Amino acid sequence: MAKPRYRRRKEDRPAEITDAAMAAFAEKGYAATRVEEVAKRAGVSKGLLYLYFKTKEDLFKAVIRNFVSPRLDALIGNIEDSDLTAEQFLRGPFLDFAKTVPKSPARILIRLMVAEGPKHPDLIAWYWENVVSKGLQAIRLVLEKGVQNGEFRRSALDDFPQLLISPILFSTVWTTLFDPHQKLDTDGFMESHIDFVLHSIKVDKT
Amino acid sequence: MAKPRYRRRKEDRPAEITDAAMAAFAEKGYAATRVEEVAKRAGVSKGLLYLYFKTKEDLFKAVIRNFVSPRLDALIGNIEDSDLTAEQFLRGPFLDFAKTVPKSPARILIRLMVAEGPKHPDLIAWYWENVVSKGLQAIRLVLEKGVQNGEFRRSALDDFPQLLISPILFSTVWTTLFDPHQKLDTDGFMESHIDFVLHSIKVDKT
Amino acid sequence: MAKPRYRRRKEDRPAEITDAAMAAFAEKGYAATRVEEVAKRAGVSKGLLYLYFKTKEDLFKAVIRNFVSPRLDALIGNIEDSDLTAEQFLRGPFLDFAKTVPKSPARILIRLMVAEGPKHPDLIAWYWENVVSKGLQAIRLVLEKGVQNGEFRRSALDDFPQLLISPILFSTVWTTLFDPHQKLDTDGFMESHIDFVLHSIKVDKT
Amino acid sequence: MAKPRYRRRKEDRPAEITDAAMAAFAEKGYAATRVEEVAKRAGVSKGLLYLYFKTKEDLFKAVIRNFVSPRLDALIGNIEDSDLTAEQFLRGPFLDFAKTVPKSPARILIRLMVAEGPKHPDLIAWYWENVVSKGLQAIRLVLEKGVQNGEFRRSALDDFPQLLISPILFSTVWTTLFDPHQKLDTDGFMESHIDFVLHSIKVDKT
DNA sequence: TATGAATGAGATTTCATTCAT
DNA sequence: TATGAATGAAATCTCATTCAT
Repeated sequence: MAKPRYRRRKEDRPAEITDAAMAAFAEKGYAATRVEEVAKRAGVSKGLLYLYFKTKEDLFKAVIRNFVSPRLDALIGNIEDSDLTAEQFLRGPFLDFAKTVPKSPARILIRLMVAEGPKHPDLIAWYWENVVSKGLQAIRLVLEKGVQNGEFRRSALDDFPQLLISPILFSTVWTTLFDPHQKLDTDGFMESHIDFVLHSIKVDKT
Repeated sequence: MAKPRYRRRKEDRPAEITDAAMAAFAEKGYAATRVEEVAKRAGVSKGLLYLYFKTKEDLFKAVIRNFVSPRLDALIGNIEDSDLTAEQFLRGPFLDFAKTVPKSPARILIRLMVAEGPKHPDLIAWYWENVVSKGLQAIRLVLEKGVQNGEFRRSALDDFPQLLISPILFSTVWTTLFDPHQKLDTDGFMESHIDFVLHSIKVDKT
Repeated sequence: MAKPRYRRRKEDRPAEITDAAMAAFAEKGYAATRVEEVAKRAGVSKGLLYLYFKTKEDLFKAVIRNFVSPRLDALIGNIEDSDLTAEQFLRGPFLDFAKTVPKSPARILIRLMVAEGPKHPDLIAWYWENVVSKGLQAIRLVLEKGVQNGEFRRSALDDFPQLLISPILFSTVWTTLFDPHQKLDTDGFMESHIDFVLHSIKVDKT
Repeated sequence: MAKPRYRRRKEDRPAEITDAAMAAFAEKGYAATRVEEVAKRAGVSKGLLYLYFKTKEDLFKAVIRNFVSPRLDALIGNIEDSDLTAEQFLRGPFLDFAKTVPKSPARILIRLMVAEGPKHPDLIAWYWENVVSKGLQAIRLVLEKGVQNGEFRRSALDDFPQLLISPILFSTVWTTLFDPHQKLDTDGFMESHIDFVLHSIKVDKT
C-alpha cells in the first residue's frame, strides 16, 4: 500500500516546518543546518519550505517567534491572575518558570539568540518588544506590589530587575556547555539565588 | 643592532593571525567570516595562514586559547598574591574584573563560546579545564578564606560559587543584544549583585 | 438571452491566456516569465493553464500563432482585393503596414522570434510557411504586377523582395533597444526607404 | 603521464572564459546556458569562473564587450585611413564589412543583443556609446565627404544613415532563423541594397 | 473542470582547502 | 616560506510540472 506522495495540509505546514527547524537548529546551530535537512525532518520538500518561508533567515525568525509567542502569553496571563503576595509569587510561579527554562526547549532558543541575534537586528527588536521588555515590566509590577504591601523595601532591584533573570540565562548556558564536565543543579541554583535576593530586600518583621 | 621597524617577525605571525581572526569573528561570527578575510586583515596570504592553522576550526580554537590564556594567568596571579580580606577581595579585584568583562573584547569570546561551543567539544573541554574550573576554584578559595576569617557564614554560595559569575555572563549578553533598545549600567548591575550576595552571607558583627 | 457580463466563457480561455502570456513575455522575455505569472494575469489557476497548454514551450508557440494568424489573414485579404497600381499599393497599404509594426505589439513578437526562435525549429517552420513565405509571395505578386503594368523595370528587387521588409525589422529592433538613447522617426525611415527603392525601379515616363 | 590539474594562467583566463561563453550562448542563448557548461568548455572549474566574473550577468556583459571592442577599433581605423571616394568606400570596405557580419560570429552577438538587451540597460548604453553611435558617426562622415566631393546629393540618407545598416541586421537575422527554409544570398542582398541607395543619391554626371 | 499545494531537478553562487610556482 | 590561482563539494533558492482534492 503506497503512502501518498502528497498530504495537503496548508494550515499545519508552517508549524511543522518551524518545529523541524527548531530541532535542527538546536543540534547544529543556524549556519550549519542545511535547509534540505529541515525539509526532510518536516517530511516536506525543499520547494514547499520555500513556499512558506522566502529565505532561510525568514525561517529562522519564524522559528523564534512561533516558539516564544504562545509560551509568553501563558506566562503573562499567569502573573495577572494571581492574588499571591509578592514573595509567594517569586517563590512560586516565577521560580517554577525559572527552573523550567534551562531544561526546556527554550534553552535552545536562548543559545540561538545569543549566537545569531547580532546578525538579525529586526529579530532582536521584535524580541525586545515582545519578550524582554514585557517580562521586565511584569517583574517590576511584582516588586512594586511587594513594596506597597510592606513586604519589600525599596532596593537596587527596582533599578535592576534583570538581576532576577540573570541566573536563568546562566544556568541555561552552563547546561548547554559544561554539563558533561560538571552538572549544575539548576533548581538549587535558582532557589539559592532567590533566597539571597529576598533575604536582602525583605522588610524585617521583628 | 635594531631590527627594521616594519619587518614582521616570524614568531609573531600566529598571534597576528589570531588577532585578526578574533576581530573578524567579532564582527561577523564564525560561520560568516571567510578565511580569506582573516588572511587579508593579518596582512598574510591564505596559503600562509593554512601553514599555521590546518583548518578554519583549528584557527577558531587557537583564537579562543590565545585570547584567554594570558589574561587568565594575570587574574589568577592576582588572587594568590593578595592579602586582602575576602570581602575586600570580592569588592575590589573581583568586582573590577567583573565590571571589565562586558566592555572588553572578552565579551566577543563569550558570545563565540555560546554560539559555536557546542560544535567543538574538545574546545569546551579545554576551556573547562583551563578557565572555568580554575576560576571556580579560585572563588571557592576566597569564600573558604572568608569563612575561616569569620567574615562569612557557610551558605548556598559554597555550593554554587557560579552565582558570583552569573551576572557577568548576563550583562555581557545584554550588552551585545539589547544595548540599542535599553542600555544597562553594567557597573551598577554588578555592584548591586555583589551587595545582595554579601549582605546575605556576611556574619553579623553586632 | 444575454449572458452574464462578467462570466468568462470557456471558449475564450485559451485566447485570454495567450494574451496574458504575450504581455508577460513582452515585459520579461520568455525565460524570465514564470508560468504562474501568466496564470495570474489571465485570472486563471496554474493547473488550468496546463490543461490548455501542455508545457511552457507549448504556450509560447501558441502565443506566436494566435497573435500572428488573425493579423495575417487581414493583410493578405487586403492585397488581393485592391485594384491599386503597384506603386500605389507600396506607398499605400504596404507602407501603412510597415509603419505600424514597430509601434504595435507585433514588435514584441519579432523580438521573441529572434531571441527564442532558434530553440524552436518547428515554430520557425510554421512561421516560415504561414507568415514569411506568404508575405514574400504577396510582395512578388505586386512587383510582377508592376512590371506587367509597365510601372517597374525588372531589378534585383525581384530576386530580393526581402529588401522591402528589411527596414521593418530594423526599426523594430532599434525602437526596442536604442529609443532611450536616440529616437528614430520610424515613419520617415520607412518612407525614405521606399522612396529609394521605387526611385531605382520605376520606369522613366519622359 | 598525468596531466596537471592546475594551469596557472591568470592573464589568459578571462579571454578563454568569455570565448567559451560566447560559443555556449551562441548555441543555446543566455538563459539556457548553464554556467557550469561555460566552465567546462573553458576547461576551468565553476569556482574559477566566479573568481573572474562575479555573476552570470557579469559574464554576459564581458562577452559582449570583449567581442566587440577589438573588431570595432579595426573598423574605425580602416575608415579614417582611406583616401577613397565616398562611393568607393561604400562599395569597398563598407560593403565588405556588411557582407562579413552575417557569416561571422558577430551575428551571434547581434542575436544576443536583441534577445537579452532589454534586460540589461547598462549594456545597451555601453553598446550605444561605443558601437552604434560611433558607427553612425562614421557613416555620416562618409556621406558628408561624398556631398563635398560632388558625388552625392543631399538626401534622406543624411537623416537616416541607419538605412545603410538595416540590411546587415536583416540578413543576420534571416540567416539565423530561415536559412534551413530558404537560403538568402547575403552578398547579393547587400550589394543590391547599396545599388539602390547609391542610384538614388548619386549626382548625374551627364 | 478547476485549484494551488507539493514536488524535485537543476541553477547560481560560495568558500574552505589545495598546490603549482 | 609564501603566494593566490584553482578546485569542487555543498548550500541556497527557483520554477516547470504534477496531482490530490
